[in-house]
Amino acid sequence: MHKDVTIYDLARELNLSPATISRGLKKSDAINKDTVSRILSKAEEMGYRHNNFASNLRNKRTQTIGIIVPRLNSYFMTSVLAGIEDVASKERYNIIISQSLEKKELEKSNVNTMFNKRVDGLLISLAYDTTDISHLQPFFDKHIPVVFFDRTFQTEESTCIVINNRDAAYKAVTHLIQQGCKRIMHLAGSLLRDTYSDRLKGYRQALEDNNIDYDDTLVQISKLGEQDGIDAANYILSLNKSKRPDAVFCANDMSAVYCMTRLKEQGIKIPDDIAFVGFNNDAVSRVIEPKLTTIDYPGYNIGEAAAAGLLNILKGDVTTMKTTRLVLQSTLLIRDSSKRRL
Amino acid sequence: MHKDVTIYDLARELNLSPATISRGLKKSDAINKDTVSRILSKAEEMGYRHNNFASNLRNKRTQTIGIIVPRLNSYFMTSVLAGIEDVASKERYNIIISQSLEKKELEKSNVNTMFNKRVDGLLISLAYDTTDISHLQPFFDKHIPVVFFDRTFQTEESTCIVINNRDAAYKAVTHLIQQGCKRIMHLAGSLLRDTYSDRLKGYRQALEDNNIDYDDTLVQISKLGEQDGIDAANYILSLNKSKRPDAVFCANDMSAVYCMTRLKEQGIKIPDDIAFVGFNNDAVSRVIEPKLTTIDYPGYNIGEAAAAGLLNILKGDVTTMKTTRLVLQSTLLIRDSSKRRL
DNA sequence: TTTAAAAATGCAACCGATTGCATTATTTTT
DNA sequence: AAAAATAATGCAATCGGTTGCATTTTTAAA
Repeated sequence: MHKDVTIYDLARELNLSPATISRGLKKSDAINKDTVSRILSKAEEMGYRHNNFASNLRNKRTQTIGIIVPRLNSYFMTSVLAGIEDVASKERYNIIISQSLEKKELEKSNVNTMFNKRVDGLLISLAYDTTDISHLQPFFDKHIPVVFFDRTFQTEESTCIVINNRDAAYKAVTHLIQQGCKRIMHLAGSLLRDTYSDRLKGYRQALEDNNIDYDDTLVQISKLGEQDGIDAANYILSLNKSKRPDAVFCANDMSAVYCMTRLKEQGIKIPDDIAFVGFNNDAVSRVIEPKLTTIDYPGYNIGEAAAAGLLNILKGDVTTMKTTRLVLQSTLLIRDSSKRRL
Repeated sequence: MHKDVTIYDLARELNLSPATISRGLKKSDAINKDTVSRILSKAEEMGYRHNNFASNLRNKRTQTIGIIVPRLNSYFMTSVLAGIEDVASKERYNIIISQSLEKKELEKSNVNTMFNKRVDGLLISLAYDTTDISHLQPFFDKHIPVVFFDRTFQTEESTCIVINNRDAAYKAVTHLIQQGCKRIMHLAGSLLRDTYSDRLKGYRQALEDNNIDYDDTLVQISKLGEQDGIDAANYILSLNKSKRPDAVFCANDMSAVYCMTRLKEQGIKIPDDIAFVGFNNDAVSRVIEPKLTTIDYPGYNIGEAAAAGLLNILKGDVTTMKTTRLVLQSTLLIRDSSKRRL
């Protein structure tokens, strides 16, 4: 390996001090413009590259923000990342990403890694089964800002960026009711996550406002995976016909789609026998037949807002430092899976 | 912000030298076992954390490998990442990830960032339109190892991890022929990528081996996105019935699925009028109706192999340093979209 | 021409962990 | 008990960029 070119090498070549080189490379206006350009072109010529370690060591800042998400494999998450990346890179921040794969333990270890890498701030969407945020305590102790998005946790210490899960669910269920549905099932996610418990609340509220009794045999809590969708379908099929739901509101698209597929195999007509509404507007929602009515979730905006919130705190905007909960709007996309021929 | 605890603080507290602390923290056996445990417990007590910058600065190594991929939003990529992560973390390497979003320019800038962050090695799957690898020259110049996976580029300097794209395509097309198909269309990706040009080769070989003439009006090159699938369907519909293909082999699942959907809307029966085979085994392939026959691509293994290859080089295993091309096997998953009732 | 003010550059001490070599403490051998 | 061998620890330089303050150079004002 060739040895790297340092500011000392540049200094020697140009008969300047390392201090001047350092300032020149950053175009400090304490340095003569002419000198600056001489420095820059020499740096180019010699193949100088900035050494982040030395600089981080000195500055005690890394210009890096950490991101921890449950999984990267959804359109939603990719959009969020794009939003974060855009905002962060404009401010010359780098990002490092890790996945918890929905596992609390892995999340903990990722949080630790981020801490040791000394990210300047952390953006996190919690794993499915995370019950507390004690693993984030080191961040809080050192006043390293943490911003939660999507899957949040109520805390005094941090900003949260979420969508109006409750309203969205309310709209979805109200829509089903308007289509004439009376027995609406709900496939819910872990109620540990506000994301899901809020959707359940919206569901219940919509029922109540339409004078439909809440029936807890119609609410199934699961991980909302492929198999969970199939299980839900089997459960429905196991019910006496008079007890069967005439609509299902699912807390994500994946479970909705697999549930539909199974039901269709068994001869159930959608939406006529059972109408469906999902959540997320994943690619699969446009592939299933009939196309799935779902909630479009503004991933990109969430990413932007989360990153912007974090950067504000980093820039010392202390006023936003206190607990903030930013709620973005989402919209109901009505497709064929819920359109009853009334 | 509280100041961080350093080895100097520990040294003072324990009446030892920083050198001893440093060695003790790494459980060097030059240090008395007793002393080691005193150091470790004191470190724990005082909330010491290792400062990577100082250590990287000194060692000129980051224990970090960079990963650049086109997109993270597929099951395939997520599996690859999981494979990489497993192997890397066993060897105490950290990873940083970035997406090129299929854009050459973004890829370049990501490569640069990785270079400046001084990753010890790079794993990369090229963007759709990357035509050369001059942007990797800095890595080659400094002898920082680069391993390509999936979307590779023929080069003397690096290892490649791929699947047998040609064989896989050959198997897929042969399967269609066995189902009685005679006019098989191929939706191909950019031929700049071996991944796709090899699939085309396999397609042609299978035709040739079965005495079917190659017809270039049946090969469409695109970005294989949603719209491209729809466009392909429209193209098929625009053909005179006698000229229409009776099967389509798509280089990915997404385009296959959208193509099928459009055709179905227009009353084409699948697989009877037109059979379909995709590539990747994405979630959508199991959701579309009929379920899509596709190639299952061992993402996790590719990730493992890529990471292992890179780490070997980093460990100075010079024998693997020379060009290596590791080809993993993939399998054809036969589902309903290609099953003709013969 | 002096003097004051402004601009440009340099000095040197950091930041915190690492490591070759030297030194001191402890055991073992003779 | 002295000498030799081994174990344990310390010294001090190093990695490369940053920055408060001092110094030098240039420009403007008196």
